Amino acid sequence: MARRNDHSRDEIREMALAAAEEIVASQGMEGLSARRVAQTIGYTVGTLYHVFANLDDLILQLNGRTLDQLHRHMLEGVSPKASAYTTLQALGDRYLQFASEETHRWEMVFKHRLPEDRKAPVWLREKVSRTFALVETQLKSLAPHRQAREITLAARALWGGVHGICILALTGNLGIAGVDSVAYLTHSLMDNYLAGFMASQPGGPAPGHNTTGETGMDDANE
Amino acid sequence: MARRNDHSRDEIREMALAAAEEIVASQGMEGLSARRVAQTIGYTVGTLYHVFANLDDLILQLNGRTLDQLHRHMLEGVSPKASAYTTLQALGDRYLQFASEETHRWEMVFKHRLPEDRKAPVWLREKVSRTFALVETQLKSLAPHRQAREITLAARALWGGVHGICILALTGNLGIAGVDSVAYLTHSLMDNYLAGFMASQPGGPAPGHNTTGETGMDDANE
DNA sequence: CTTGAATTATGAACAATGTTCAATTAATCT
DNA sequence: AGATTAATTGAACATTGTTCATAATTCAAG
Repeated sequence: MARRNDHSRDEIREMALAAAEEIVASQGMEGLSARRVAQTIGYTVGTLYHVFANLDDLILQLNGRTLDQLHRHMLEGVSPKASAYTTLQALGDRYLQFASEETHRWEMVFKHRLPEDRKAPVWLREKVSRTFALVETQLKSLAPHRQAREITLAARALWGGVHGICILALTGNLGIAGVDSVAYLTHSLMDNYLAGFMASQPGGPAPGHNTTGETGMDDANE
Repeated sequence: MARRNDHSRDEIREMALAAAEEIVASQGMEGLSARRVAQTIGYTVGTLYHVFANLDDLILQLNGRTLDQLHRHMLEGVSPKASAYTTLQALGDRYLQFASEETHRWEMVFKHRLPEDRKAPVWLREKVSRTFALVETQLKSLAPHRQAREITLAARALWGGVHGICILALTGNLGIAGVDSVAYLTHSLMDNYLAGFMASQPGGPAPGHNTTGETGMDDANE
């Protein structure tokens, strides 16, 4: 059978992504398989590979969607009326909330790796840095006299920290259960970090950094 | 062929773990397969399953080894002569160093998930909390008047933070490359956090927490 | 309305995965 | 030596991602 014309290519694409989204959300990325997605949308594997290059491609698209939702969700925590400090805390809370409510999909964003050589596409990285940008903006209005580079690095340190607490809590490696306790940890981290950040002298030494993000930390010494 | 008696069960176990260690170190956990390990040590899959319950079992053992090495590596950063503050920074540096040198194996510790219901064995969790304990000890001597619970939580917040920066840097999601820049971020996090931690009033509100670590954050609302 | 070309869906095929287990072989015991 | 016990094998099964010749269907032209 062919040319059913039940759905356009874009429609099939959309259906597949929606199906995969649902599968990952309920069973984690281990439950995701090409045949399962195909069967869910009423097509066969072949069709799926007609619309996506491969499973990695599909997963990248899915992660893009997740990052979009995360970004929207965090944007709702930004109010022009609130202080930068309050907003930063709200951003942390919303990140944690998303991670704990959409655990499986959020997890996949940071767990998925492409095969060795291939690197994540630019549009995906930009969706990640968009989130950092939210934090940067607030940090900037919190400490206007800091250099741009300091703000950038501070945002990464702070957000990496919140992310780490979420990851460890999620995997049960924090030895702590319950969103409340985890929220306390992120609050503690942000409170103390921001206190130190605002108290310390601006203009401290910051190493040169490249933003290409090509090699990660692979250039480690030996 | 059978009963070759070339190696005892324990020897085979050791050989398999060493082989798997090498495979993961060089190719990441995606390159790990039962047949490859078996072939490397000169046996067949069947023998492997006679010695390990399954691949997850083998991986858990491997992760245990990695955590042991990590712990040893961090212990070398603890000197009774150094101040608590210096020691904490050294611990952070050594964690980052291990993560960047033994990236694949370190990554597997936090990436591997058992199938849904099964939870990580206690002995593994203890190897993780041992690492937290190192930080706790230093934090305690840094802020002697803090309650034990506060120290525990602060250690987790701080260490989760360092871990998060490492993870994001590793996966290229920080938009920053090079160990030096990452080291700057962890320093920044620790400096500012500790400054805030030591300046703030002791005895602040801390929520009740359970240390069973059963459910992670799965009890999220909805 | 028929015919031919273009397109699209199929599902069989392939290699590799984790896992099981009857059969085989070698060491040990009686 | 013969029997028992234990270790090792490798074929088998289900499932995975991926490919591609084939079949089915639509569309356009005659």
